[in-house]
Amino acid sequence: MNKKQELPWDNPRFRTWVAVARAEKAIVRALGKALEPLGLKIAQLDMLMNLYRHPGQSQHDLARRLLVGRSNITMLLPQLETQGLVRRENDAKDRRILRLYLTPDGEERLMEALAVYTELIDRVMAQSTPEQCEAMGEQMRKISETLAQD
Amino acid sequence: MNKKQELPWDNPRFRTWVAVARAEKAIVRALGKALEPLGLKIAQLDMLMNLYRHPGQSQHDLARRLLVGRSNITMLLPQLETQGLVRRENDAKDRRILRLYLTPDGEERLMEALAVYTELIDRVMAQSTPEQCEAMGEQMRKISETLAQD
DNA sequence: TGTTTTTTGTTCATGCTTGAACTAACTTTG
DNA sequence: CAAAGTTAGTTCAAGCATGAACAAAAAACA
Repeated sequence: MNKKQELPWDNPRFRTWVAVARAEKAIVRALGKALEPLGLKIAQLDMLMNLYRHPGQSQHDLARRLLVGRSNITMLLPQLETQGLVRRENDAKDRRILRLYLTPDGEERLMEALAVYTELIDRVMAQSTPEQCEAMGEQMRKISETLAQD
Repeated sequence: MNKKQELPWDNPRFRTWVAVARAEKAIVRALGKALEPLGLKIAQLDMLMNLYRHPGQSQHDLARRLLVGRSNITMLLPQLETQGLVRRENDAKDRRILRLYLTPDGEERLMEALAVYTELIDRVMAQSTPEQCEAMGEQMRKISETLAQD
């Protein structure tokens, strides 16, 4: 056993993680700024994206997919509803469930935002080849899997 | 020009970004839980790490290194000070500046936390070879550089 | 020297996220 | 059918991060 443990800044994996965290933070910042003119926050865009792919899902499902608490959905939905981007509909069978749908306006706004989003991502990742990107994505998914077993 | 723009879920770079964001979130969650027994939050640990590597730096410098606002430092420092982990000292030349130092207790707690931290990072990245890790870190640093030019 | 300008740290109001407690509605089980 | 348990969504208080406005100190400049 070492008297002085190995310090993390000498650990390649740790240094990689620091780089990941910093890049993620930078992208989130840049994306937030880029979405401002569209009147959307990142969390709102995440919701719109999910509703586009899974129309009619419940708030509970949405929360699970976004990895946030259910109360978060409750707090954020009214913002999208008053902007007329999302519609809530009672389920016929189960009166507890509210099913969520994108309105035509919501879909339109989503497409505008996605153009901004992908432009940014393409730009910041332009230095990596598609193969490098793919490899990176694969490693990241492995990490998520490792942590999925709480 | 396409009638319907390319949707991001078909874009390899975008899918990679989603994987990065999800993995980052998962790690942050896991790390938060892992640090709980030590009585430290992630933001606090980040501060301790920075103070270990740059003793005597000002709050302004610390904020810049951590990529947070100066007010954030002001709000979080008292928690570390009352725990006796950090010491604030007036600068002799410039009376505006408060220089920050780790106390012996702070250093000890930092080492405990780093053990937990590196154990977690090593575990979740165990599936990737050192070469893959290094390549990923390099790509991430390029992204940060790209965005550093605000 | 005296007057701006800049810099450091703090305060404050705002917004986001969380988790616990709660209500209403559905399901299971006896 | 009734009681107990589970699930969906809401409310609320707390913690954290942010940016704007501010006070004090230092630097720049005339």
